[in-house]
Amino acid sequence: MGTQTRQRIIEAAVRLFAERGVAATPVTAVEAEAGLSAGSGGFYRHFKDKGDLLADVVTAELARVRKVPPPNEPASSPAGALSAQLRSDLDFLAELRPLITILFWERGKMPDIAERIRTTMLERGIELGVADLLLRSPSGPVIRDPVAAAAVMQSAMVGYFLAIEYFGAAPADVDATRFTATLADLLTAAEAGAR
Amino acid sequence: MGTQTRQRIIEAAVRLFAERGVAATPVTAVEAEAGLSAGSGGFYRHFKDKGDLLADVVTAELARVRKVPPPNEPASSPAGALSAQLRSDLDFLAELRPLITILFWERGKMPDIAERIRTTMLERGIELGVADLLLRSPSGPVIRDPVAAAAVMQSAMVGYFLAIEYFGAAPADVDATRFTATLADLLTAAEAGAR
DNA sequence: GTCTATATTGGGATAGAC
DNA sequence: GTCTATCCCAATATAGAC
Repeated sequence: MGTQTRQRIIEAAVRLFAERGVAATPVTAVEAEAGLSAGSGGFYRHFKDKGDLLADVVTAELARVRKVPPPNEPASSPAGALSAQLRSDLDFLAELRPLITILFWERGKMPDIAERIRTTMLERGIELGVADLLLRSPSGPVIRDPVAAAAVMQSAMVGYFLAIEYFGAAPADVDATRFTATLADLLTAAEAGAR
Repeated sequence: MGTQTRQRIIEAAVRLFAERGVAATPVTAVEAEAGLSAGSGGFYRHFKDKGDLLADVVTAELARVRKVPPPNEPASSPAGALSAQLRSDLDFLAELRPLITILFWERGKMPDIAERIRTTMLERGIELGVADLLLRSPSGPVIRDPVAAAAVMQSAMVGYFLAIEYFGAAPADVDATRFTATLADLLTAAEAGAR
């Protein structure tokens, strides 16, 4: 039962930090959630302090998320490719949910961790550049303002994700598949219209 | 200097609550920001407790925001009308900024206040219904899935606003006018494409 | 109406028994 | 490795002088 307790504490902390925020989670609550006696300093045999725990929580979550395999399905149509890409991005955002939530709770207090999350998203290919390429391809610029369109796309994705996260329901109860399909539609239909 | 101190405290609290969150703002900090001596209970001559202050902060901000006049410019083209509408919505979101920020800090703790903000937005006409109407008009359903398109629109607006608020910069440094124009473009170009 | 001083609570963290 | 007991500090809130 050596490092296992430490592991249990980390898992407990991920849940509590994401749900209530780091500041609002007393160490005693983490102890209780991890099966230790609340108020005993048992926690401090495994971590130097709460900040130490938070660092490990972030590292562990990033490691877990990186193991999630990318979809990499073959593209049929341009619209279909974009739609599939968006759907996959949304799933990946869901995997990042605990980290994103913690980041929003601790807003501004952890710029370094925000950067590590951004890097992880980059590795996965979730980026403005990807959309930009898709919107420009296959033959020259086909949309009026590709960069702005990519910004719209990214804003829509993040906005949709956060609406579900913070308000509990998707806007107008449009589910993820319908949402990404429509977003892809709008981006590629505009492409056709501008031709 | 009777009620003026009370007013100063409210204004100080709006700033601090929006910037650091309610929980992370000690009463002593509010006193200091309001020109009182930090740590003196001077605050408590004006408010029963911190919760009392928060209620007044919300009420005062809602009252202020309601006084902001709506633009109500005449519509030229469908795309122009939508673009103007979106631009105005974004400005209104900016007015709501302190309240929205406080709401995000206190996530889940103030569902009643979330509802009051939603109502205020409704009065102003910022709603899915508005977009839905615009997307259907003038002659029957011209877009594949108008409800989902409206959800995309709303998500993009909120996502753009929050990106600026939380990351300090717009996605790809696309400014508000360019963003809303492109979003309106995409929505109306798709309209044309589906015809 | 604002100050100094203080009672009180909750949470972070440590000491030392077992 | 986990417990009981305890120290410390920050923050809420009050009492009473001025």
